[in-house]
Parts: sequence; C-alpha cells; structure tokens
Amino acid sequence: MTKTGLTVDIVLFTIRDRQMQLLLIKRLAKPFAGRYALPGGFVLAHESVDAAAARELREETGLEKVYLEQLYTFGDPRRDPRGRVVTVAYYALIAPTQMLHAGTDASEAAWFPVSGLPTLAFDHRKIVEYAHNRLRNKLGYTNVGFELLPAKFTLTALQVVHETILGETLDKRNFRRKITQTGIVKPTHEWVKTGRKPAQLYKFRDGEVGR
Amino acid sequence: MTKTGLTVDIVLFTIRDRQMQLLLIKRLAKPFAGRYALPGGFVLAHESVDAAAARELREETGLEKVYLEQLYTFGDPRRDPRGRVVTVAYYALIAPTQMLHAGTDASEAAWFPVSGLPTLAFDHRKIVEYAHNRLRNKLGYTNVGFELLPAKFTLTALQVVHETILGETLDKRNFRRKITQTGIVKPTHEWVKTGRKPAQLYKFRDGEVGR
DNA sequence: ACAAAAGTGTTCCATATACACCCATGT
DNA sequence: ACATGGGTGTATATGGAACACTTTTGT
Repeated sequence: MTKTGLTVDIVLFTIRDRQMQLLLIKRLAKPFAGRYALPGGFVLAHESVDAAAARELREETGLEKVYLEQLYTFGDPRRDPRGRVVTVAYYALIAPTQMLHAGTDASEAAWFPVSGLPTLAFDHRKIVEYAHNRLRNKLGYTNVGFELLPAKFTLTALQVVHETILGETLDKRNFRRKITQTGIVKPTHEWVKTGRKPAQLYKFRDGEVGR
Repeated sequence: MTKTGLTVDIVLFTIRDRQMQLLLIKRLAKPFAGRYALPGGFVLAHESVDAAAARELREETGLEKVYLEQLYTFGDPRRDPRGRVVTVAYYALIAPTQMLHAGTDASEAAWFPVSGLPTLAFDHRKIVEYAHNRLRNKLGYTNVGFELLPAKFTLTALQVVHETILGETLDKRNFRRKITQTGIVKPTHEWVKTGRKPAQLYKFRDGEVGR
C-alpha cells in the first residue's frame, strides 16, 4: 500500500471593483519560496479532506462557514518538486464586505484580479483556471452568485456579480425580470443611498443560505 | 508532512437491456471479503492519478482508451476500516458491444443494473450515486451519450441511451429533430435489419471521438 | 394479414433577447 | 441645472413540448 502526500488548495474568490479577485499567499518555505500560491496545506491524519479545506481556510483567513466546494484532484507525480504530493482543490466564495483576519503564521496575503495574476507556485495557475471555469458554468444553473454578496444587496449589485463572472454586460431589464420572476429574491423594503437615487435592498429567498 | 493511502475507484457504466448497468468485482481480500466493490486500487508512487485509474481499468477489464473522467474525491477518514485511505473516484463509459477480458487476478466480475445493486463495500454505494447523477447532468450539455454506443448506431439506439440515462421516455420526432438538426451525427447510408423495417446507421460527427 | 419498429411536420407555449425613456436624488 | 444610477414594458425570435399516422419488412 503506497502512501502519498495529500494537500488541499483553496481558490478563494470575491468581487471587488467589478473584478474577480482571488486571495494568494506569499510562500515563506521552500519550494517556491517568495512565490505566491493558493492558500492550503496538508491534510491531517484524522480529518476528512473537506474538513482540511475548511480548516486551512480558517487558519489562513479567519473565515468560517463560507461557501466551499470541492473542484478537482490534481495528481501529476511531478507537480510538486518535493516528490509525490496529490492535491484536492476547492473553491470558496465570499462577499467583499467580509473581512479577513491575518493568519497565525504572518505570511503575506493579498488579493489579485484573476486577469492579472503573478506567476504562481506549483500548478496553481491551472487550478485557478479550473476554478474560474467551474464558477462561470455553475452560475448558469445554481444560485452561487449570492455567495459573493452580503445578506442584503441591491439588484444592481447582483447584476454586477453576474456580469463580472460571465465577463459580459447584461441588459438591466431582462436581468431584473428573470431574477424577480423566479422569486429567488425578496425585497426587504429597506433602501440604501448607493448612487444618487436610493436603491432597494433585496435578500436571497430563504434567509441566508448557509452564511 | 502526513501521508495517506490513496486509491482510485471506477464506476464503469454500460447500457444493456435498456438498463444502466455497472461492473462490480467480488472482493477476495479483507476488508469486505466476499462483498462486491467497484474496480480500483492503490495509486502507485510514480504514476499520475489519472494514469492509475486507466491502469486499474485495464488490469481488471482489459479495456483501453475508454471514456474516463474524474468524478470526486472521497476523503472521510472512516471510509476504510484499514485506516486512512482517500479515494479519487472516476466513471467510465463503454458500448455494450465492447467485451471485457478477465483480469489477471481471477476475481469475480459481474454486471449489475444500477437499480438492483447488492450491498457494496466501503462507501461505494455513495460513489455510484454520485456517478449516476453526474452522468444524467452531463447528458444535457455534452455528447457523453455516444460513448455508450458503438461507432455506428441507429437513431433509435441513441434514443434508448438517452431514455435510459434520464429514466424517462422521449418523443421520437422531437428527439430525432434535435439530434439531426445540430449536425452531431452523420448518416452512413448503411442499413441494419434490427426490427422489421431496416434502420439507417449513423456515426458521431467527427469520426470516433477518442474511442 | 398482422405485428413491429422506422420514419416523418406542424402547432403551441415558454423563455430569451432586443431595445429607450423617466425618476429621484446629490452636487 | 445637470449628472448619476434606479427603475420600468413591449415586441420579436428561438427553442422545447405536445401530438398521429404511414412505411417497410418478417412471420
């Protein structure tokens, strides 16, 4: 029974300034010391792989109870110069209003727009692309979009989320009709002064959907 | 750096007698000796996880170059009574015309309809359900259906594939129009006497798509 | 002759798309 | 007053769903 190293890596997305952004951490240790990499680390002996992903995310960002979904497992024997390390990749989504607490190890973490990433360690570039694709597809048949917004949001903010993920502009009237007619959002009757004219806040159908 | 056991398991589907069927192998060794399980085994030290899946499938069935896609990684620490073993699950599709060669280890292999499986070893029941769902979904936006047919097939045979995967009957005229109008199949002008009236054989768009 | 599977069109409905103006407020 | 983002309706095109009969052959 051969044994292998097993890690998890997390692509943590948010939307800021109408751009998809993701969190990278500057590596302190070899290999790839000084390079940016995805948050992640080794799976411990007695935890599930899913739990390892949640733990690493918590340790490196302070985030709990975020949307976290397994992506794909990358198992090329040469993906890690230390030797055989298989990684199970996840992606996570948070609202830009959620703040991060610095990790216990004071490594340097920073947000980067997906369209302007530095050179990444390991095969993390490939993982990011895989995650970005998954997110785009998933937007079409699920409600993942809401995970990138706070509990209450304007319809324009929701549209910006969709436009940013899809990389194309959408017609305002068609978008609003589709969203409101499916009953997926409920008006809160609260109003915010975001631009000039106040906008109504909406919330996701049944409360907060696991946030 | 903790190390864990790593296996691959393969859900090999085919369609026979208008039923989804999958291949199971009776385990000889402990744990779960005597129980049926999915074909699979340990990932070797220097092979990629994908290669391990292809190798196990070849060793246990003689099949090469079949459609093989990674599904999901199951990492509950209690899923294997021997201790920590994470498995990367795959699913594979073959035409019912493709014959299997018995594996080198003369273990007992048999086809079972998905709707009448025996009790399975490990968490393999969960893996099968995951694979079955993936296949159903994937049929809607890809051409996986063709992987369950020989290179040349009648439109009725293709419809049976779709009906069997979806578990519902489809309208013949709507189905044929959709298939032929997208140009996804080409008529071969060969005819087979399957029922009473001869039926035309079609083939998938560009040759054999990796079979 | 009859049973069995092959083959073939049209209508309707739902959903997606294209498109432009007025409104409330802050500066 | 004007600039900014919020909010609203209609017409057309497209894709999916419902629906029944004729044809060819083997028995």
